[in-house]
Parts: sequence; C-alpha cells; structure tokens
Amino acid sequence: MSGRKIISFENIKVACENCSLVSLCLPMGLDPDDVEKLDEIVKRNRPLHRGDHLFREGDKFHSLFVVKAGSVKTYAPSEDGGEQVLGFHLPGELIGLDAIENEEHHCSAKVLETSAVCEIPFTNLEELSSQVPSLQHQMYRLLSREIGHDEDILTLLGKRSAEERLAAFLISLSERFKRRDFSASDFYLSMSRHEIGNYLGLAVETVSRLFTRFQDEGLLKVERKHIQLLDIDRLNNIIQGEERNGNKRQYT
Amino acid sequence: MSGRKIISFENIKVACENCSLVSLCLPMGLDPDDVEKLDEIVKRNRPLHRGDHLFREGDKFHSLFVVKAGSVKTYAPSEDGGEQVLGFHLPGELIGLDAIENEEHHCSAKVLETSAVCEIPFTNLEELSSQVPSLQHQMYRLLSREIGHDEDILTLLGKRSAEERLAAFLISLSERFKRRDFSASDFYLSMSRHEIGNYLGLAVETVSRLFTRFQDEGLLKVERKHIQLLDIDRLNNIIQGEERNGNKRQYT
DNA sequence: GAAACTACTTGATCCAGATCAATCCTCGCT
DNA sequence: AGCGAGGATTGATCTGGATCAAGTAGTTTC
Repeated sequence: MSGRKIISFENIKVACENCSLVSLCLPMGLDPDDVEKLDEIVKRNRPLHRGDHLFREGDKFHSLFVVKAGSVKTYAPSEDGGEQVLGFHLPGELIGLDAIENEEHHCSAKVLETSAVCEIPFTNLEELSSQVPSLQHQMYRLLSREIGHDEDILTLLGKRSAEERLAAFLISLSERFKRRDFSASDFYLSMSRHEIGNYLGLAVETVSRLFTRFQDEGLLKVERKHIQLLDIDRLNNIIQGEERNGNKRQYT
Repeated sequence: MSGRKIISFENIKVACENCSLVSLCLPMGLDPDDVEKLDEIVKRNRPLHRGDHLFREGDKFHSLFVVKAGSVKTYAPSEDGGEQVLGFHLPGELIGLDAIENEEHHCSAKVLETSAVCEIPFTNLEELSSQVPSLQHQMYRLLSREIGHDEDILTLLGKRSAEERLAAFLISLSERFKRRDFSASDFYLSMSRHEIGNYLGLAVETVSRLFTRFQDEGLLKVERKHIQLLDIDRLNNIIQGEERNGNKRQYT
C-alpha cells in the first residue's frame, strides 16, 4: 500500500502535534497541551518489515498500536494452520482494541510491507484519559467506531455476493486512501489475493476471476498489485446490489 | 428466551446493588459507593413488549441500554426492506455501543419478547466514568469485549459451514444462559428461524433442516421454540470442524 | 543466471446451500 | 369453533462459488 513514494525513515520521530495523521488518530480534538501529554507516552519504534509481528494471539496486552506508514493485517489463527483475516490497517488506524478486555491479545497482527508504527502503552493512556475528558471521549469514540465497522463487515459477509464484496473492499480502500491524501483511484495492494479472499470469505480463484471480470467491464485496471479504479460510481452501484443485469436484491 | 418462568414486573425497580446481573453488567468491580452513583443515573422503564423498538437506525444517540429480562435483537435495516441481524441480546448485555461515535444509532434494536431494560444516559455515564477510574476501566473492557465478540462472528461467517454456524449459535446461547443461572441445556428461543438464518447468513430452510438433522442425530431435541441440548460435547466438536464423517478442515 | 518457490490466472467440475414450491402447524381473532 | 396469516417443515431443483487441476509469471536463493 502507499508504496509508490519512498518513505523517509529519517523523519518518523516527529511528535504527535506535527504528525500528518493528527486528524485521524487519537489526538483528534485535543487541545495542544493535551496533545503534548499524549505525545510523552507514545513510543516510536524503528521501522518494521514485511512479516514482522506487532503481537500474536495470546500475548499479554501492553499497548495499542497506530499505523504511521505502511500497512498491517490482523488475523485470528486457528489450530490447524488456517487463519481468518480480520482487517487491513492503514496509516492512522488503531490496532489492539480487542485486547483490552482480558489484557490478552485476541488476534495476531502482522506487518504487510515496510511500515512505521507508534506504540501507546495502555496503562498510561488509560490514566491520561481519566485526567483529560476529551481524550476519554475520543477513546470511547474510537472503540465505538471499531464496533460499527465490524458490524458493517458482518453485513458484507452475511448477505453480499462475491462481486459485491470485492467492490465494497476496493471502495473502502479507496476512501481510506483518500482521507490520507493518497490517490483514491490509483493505489497498490499490500496484501495478496489469498489474503483478500480470506478476509472477504472467498476463494483465491474467485478473487482473481473477479479482478479480471471487473477489468473486462471497464470498472478498473489491474496489474499485479497495482489497481486503478476507472469507474467508482459503477463500483458503488454494485455494492448497493443494484444493476448487474437488472436483478434486484431480495429481502431476507 | 427465559420464558418458562413468569417474570414479576413488580420488582424490577431494584437498585443496581441488588440486581442479579451485577456481575455481568456495568457495576462489575465497582465498590459500593460507586455502584450507588451509577444507580442514580440509571433509568428503569416500564416493561416493553414484543416488537417495541429501543431505538432505530438514524435516531440520535442518548443512552445505552442494558437488558434486564427478556431479549432484544439488533439489526441493520437496508433500504429495500431487508435487514441484517447483528445480534441477540440477553439479560446483562449492553446495547448501543456502536452509536457513541457519531451520536447517532448505527442499527435498530427491537424487543423480541416482553422484556425489561435499563436505560443509561451516556453523557452522565461518561462524566461519572471520568471521576471513577474503575468505571472507566469497565467501560473500556465492555467496548473491547464487543469488538472481540464481533470478530468471533466474523470468523463464523467467513469460514464455517452451515452446521458449524448453527452449532456455534446454540452453544453460545447455552453458555450465556448458564452464566445467568438459566439452564444451559433446556431453553426457549425468542427469535424466529428466519432471524436465526439471517443472523448466521443462512436461508430459513437451511436452519430448519439443520434442526431436524441435529435432532435425528441425537444432538438435541427441538419442538418449535423449545430446545433441549442432549449432547453438548458433540456440538462443540462440530464447531471445531472436527468429526462429521471424518473430514478435516482445510486451511485457507 | 538458472533453479526452486510462491503468487496468480484460467479452465473444468462439483456441491453446499439457495431458491422455488407445497403443505402443515400454531396461535391470535372474531 | 372456525378462519386466517405468519412461521415452520419438507421436497425438488438450481447455481454461485468452492474445489480440483494445470499452466504462467514474478521473486528469492545461491
């Protein structure tokens, strides 16, 4: 993801107040003094590489993580070697919220490409949030948003056809890139077809076929990991279950 | 759900400290003084009846709700009259967490049977939580748990077969009843086959056939809404994707 | 720079579960 | 008591997407 531009790892040790993600991340809506307090508890680690883990299922929970550059996938491994991909996380997105309950990670988080990540020790964050009501409020909002987001995916997996799922996935990426001032219509996928399929509850082959089909229909141009969305409106129509040779969604 | 015992609506206006759900609900881990403060902001309304709404998608968000007796379903309606059932909520379970983000309800909540519900105005709760660290902590835990729970369902919908889904559903109900001191193996379903199917991403007919199949195999006894689980161990095996004529789960 | 992987694509076939189509309850109503 | 009207069951058929099976094109290793 991102990818097209070389990320300079010289300047990642910026403070929260200078961070370009300030409007997406925890500091949103905090006043400068409070951002500074938050900044003091945030750790900024050296860059991570493809395949590195932020944490694994079962690890003791210490910190939340925020993607600063690059991308991370979270997944629930199962005994037999399989996994369920739970999400792909872009810059500004928080990881590890499901671990607060038991103080133990409920899923694993693996870096998909060279990435930078901020680490926020939860005990400190929690304490700070009880002193700074606007931070507490922001925390509640972020947790709530995650729930809403999971519910959206639930609807996707429960009711939608394969093509609706892939269209929704691409539009979701597109909108998230846009908010980060990346191109909404021209981007690189940092995850494999396999991972996309797993996330969407589809077989790899189905994902591959759909990419070809979407391309044949002029909806997008795909070359390996490079995606160019050519007709976002039509992709949005597909998500609604409209058109596609006139059939309308039945209600269940 | 519950059902088999007539609920006396005379005594629902009990304080949190006397509530049998204290160990499942918000007050968990609070000391008596704090429970009293919480109690002051909780509203206890008259009983609700089948079909009543706690709120509808798009309503302004004011309060969280806790089921005290009975059961409630949450669902995301879609323009075309369809819906996605997001969850069934039993006594002690919190509803409305996904609405904190935008101060607007993200889904609708409808009462499945005569039920009692506590209403907790969120502004008050938030304020109290900033004064009572253990309440703040409990709030974070509850929100986090909800995220973890949604992720579990995601795995269910993404990878599991129809019979695995239904088995998981029944076991989940069973365990939740157990924690509430109801029978883990003998209970009434308050939702229709249609709603179960919708929740699990299955057609009504499939749900119905599976009930018959499970009964034929001696896993349970089903008569209309009345369910008796006869072989919980075997149901648990099904969830793992083990047995069932020797096939093992492939990994994806 | 060739070998050995691994990711991806494409085609052929298969099957779990959806959809279509009757009944058959069960319960609320008059 | 009889009558609807959903809700549930059961059977027959159909199909979207999984699975199986090659083949191809990048990528990593030495």
